[in-house]
Amino acid sequence: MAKNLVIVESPAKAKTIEGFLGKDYVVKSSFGHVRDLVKKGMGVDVENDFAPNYEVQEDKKNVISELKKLSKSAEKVWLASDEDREGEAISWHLSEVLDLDKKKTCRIVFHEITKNAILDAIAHPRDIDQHLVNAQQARRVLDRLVGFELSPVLWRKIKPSLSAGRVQSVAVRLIVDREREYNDFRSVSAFRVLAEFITPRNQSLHAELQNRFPEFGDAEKFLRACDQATFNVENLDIKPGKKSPSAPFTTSTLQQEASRKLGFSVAQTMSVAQRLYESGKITYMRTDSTNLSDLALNTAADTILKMFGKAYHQRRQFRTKSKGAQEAHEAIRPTYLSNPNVEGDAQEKKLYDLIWKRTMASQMSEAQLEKTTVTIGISNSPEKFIAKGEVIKFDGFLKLYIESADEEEQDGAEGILPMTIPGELLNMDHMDAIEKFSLPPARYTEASLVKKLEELGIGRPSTYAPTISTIQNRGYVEKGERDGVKRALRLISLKNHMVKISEKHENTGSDKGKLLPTDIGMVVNDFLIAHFPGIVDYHFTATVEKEFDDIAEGNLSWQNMLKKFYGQFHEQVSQTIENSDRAKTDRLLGTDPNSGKNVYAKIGRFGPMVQIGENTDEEKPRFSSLQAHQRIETITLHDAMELFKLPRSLGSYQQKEVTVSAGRFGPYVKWGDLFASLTKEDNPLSIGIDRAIELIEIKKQKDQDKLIRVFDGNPDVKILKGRWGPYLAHKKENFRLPKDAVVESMSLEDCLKIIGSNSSAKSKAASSKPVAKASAPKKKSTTAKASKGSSKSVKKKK
DNA sequence: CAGTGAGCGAGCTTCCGCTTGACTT
Repeated sequence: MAKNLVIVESPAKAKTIEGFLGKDYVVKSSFGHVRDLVKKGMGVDVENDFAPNYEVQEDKKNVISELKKLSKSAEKVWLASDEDREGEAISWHLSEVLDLDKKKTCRIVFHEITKNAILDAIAHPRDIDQHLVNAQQARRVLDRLVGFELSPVLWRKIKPSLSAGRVQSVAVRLIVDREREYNDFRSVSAFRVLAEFITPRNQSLHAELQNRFPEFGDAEKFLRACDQATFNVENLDIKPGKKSPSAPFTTSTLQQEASRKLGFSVAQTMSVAQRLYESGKITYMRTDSTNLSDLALNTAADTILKMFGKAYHQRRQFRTKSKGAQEAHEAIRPTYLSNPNVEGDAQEKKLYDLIWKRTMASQMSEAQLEKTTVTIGISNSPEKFIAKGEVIKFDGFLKLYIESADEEEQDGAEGILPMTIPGELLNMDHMDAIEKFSLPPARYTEASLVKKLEELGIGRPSTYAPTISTIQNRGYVEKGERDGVKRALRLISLKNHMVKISEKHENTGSDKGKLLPTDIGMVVNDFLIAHFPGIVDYHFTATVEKEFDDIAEGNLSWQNMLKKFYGQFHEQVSQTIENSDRAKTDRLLGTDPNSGKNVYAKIGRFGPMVQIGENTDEEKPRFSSLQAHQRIETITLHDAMELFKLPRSLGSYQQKEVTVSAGRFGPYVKWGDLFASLTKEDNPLSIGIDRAIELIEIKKQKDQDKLIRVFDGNPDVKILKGRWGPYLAHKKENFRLPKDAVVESMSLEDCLKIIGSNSSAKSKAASSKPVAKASAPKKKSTTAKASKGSSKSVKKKK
């Protein structure tokens, strides 16, 4: 039996460390937190100094029983969870749950996983820092109080199953606020003038006029005047410049760059990084630190020297800028910096390449630049043309890595300029004035939202990706799917003494992949702002973090901190439940020109819809649901009236009528009893019969492909092909087939037997509560399934 | 999968952070 038990948070880390320590040590993982507030109910005794009611999480029971066994027989237990608030709490919970003897328990920490660091940590053990633990308890309890008191208010005043929390509600607010800025934005246009000049040495020089003309007429007048003008080099300015590399990756910056450069979603980046971490290729991927270990700095230096030479190396240590960073880990970097690439699938290779280059570049020298600006004067006008060039004198880190920016506004300087001499004349080859529209504020992408959250100190490396899923799963936010529309640009060109006016087109307003608030997202957001402004304030987290720090330093008791917060918060909750009306979602759009009745946009039982007439009218109001991209806040009366043109009859196909309509799951065509969904590209208001028939035929084929077997005796029993292989369908219920079933040889009786023994109506009657399924181990109760599914993705709307 | 347009009833929903697998109708 091992003398020493070391407990860390992650199994991959445990494996590595075990290699460093001798056979006297066994290293195990706790798999993160092992104990949490009880799942059911508040789990906090508010009356009794906020006493938390903890329980071992269901999925950690096995872990705990193994650790218990090992710790009882070990001479010494080393708690080696991360050195931050959450890590300290994990150690404390472990010591409580495992009932560790204080005398044989040590708390150790290390920031890098190297043999020296581990041995050093073991040589300097300490006790658990109770202040830090208390800061975590305050954090945990506060989040529970906020989440579990606020959400029920939403159930009562808006609709059931909604949620609110310190992090998610602010994330939604950011997106709602930005969407409104976007909608309020009024684009203006101005004409930018671009010209190509020819130098006396017959080289071409591209330049842009410093000013832009808001008016078409002024632009045209200017071009006509330029036809008569001469141009000269008024000034030539050459300045040295430099560029420095960015810091190595943290979780947030990795997510941003992988999104920009590789097109990865935030969740995708994390899962690929996890695989690289587990196979030992990179360091831990959930970190807010930009630090590199000495070992890493040294190997980087060696590798750069070998690959590029001494001039390219510059040792650097970066300071972390992000708010509330806890720095329990290193930056994300390759484990072995001498490996420029690794084995793995395409995604792993690409992400590794990005991490390797970024890390290496961070240890390389600055790039030296030469920036050139040529000012060109016009004989008959005070306006100036400017040509900008940039030459790289020494590439430095740029040899490896260029960080990309969010907005690709490339007005910047580029390339080398031809030689010019101050005072000399230039020939104008041609000149264009192009209309340019100002851009609305950019909507958030997954990655830019993460960036913003990090700036505000909201959320942690381990929660960025889950937060983005949560706000989408709750239906507060959706990803845009629409291509933009074409917009005409006016263009005036001058060449060979001729002025020509023409039109160009650009694409604008695409929301593909952008985060857009839904109607319910906006309603919930406005409700929270109206009644709980403090909680959804952008700086709420930063403020409470300061107090958590005070607790961690022992200057504030965690119960007092909560008392102060909760008194006021709870009062607001009671007030709101008591006094506020249900959130109103109705918006009056105008009157229906046909009936003279009011037209409303509102959230109905099945989502956003428009309605003609009042609910109280004797004649039932007419309803129609909004299209996916339409919003209550912005839909016009005209667009609403268009929706009432559904259902539309398109004619008939094979003697059956074809109609198009919009249902709960989007627009569809109906033909007999067949329903076929429209694709994103189809518009139900304009779709024609030919396209409808195409969709019907596709759907017919699909249904046929799905059907594997039917039985003569009973048309209700079908074997269908699903995502996970064949399954049995009977009326509205589905059943899984036994593992060893051979579909071809099954009889109707076999199928009926499965249906009979698994039918939900029957099992429900037999046991209203999920009783232990001792009789049939294969059988899964529907309740067990539902709870499993909901923990992963809550998509159920029934 | 399903294609609709509500108010007598019974219990449920929900938070944030720390970690990996399990295994889907």
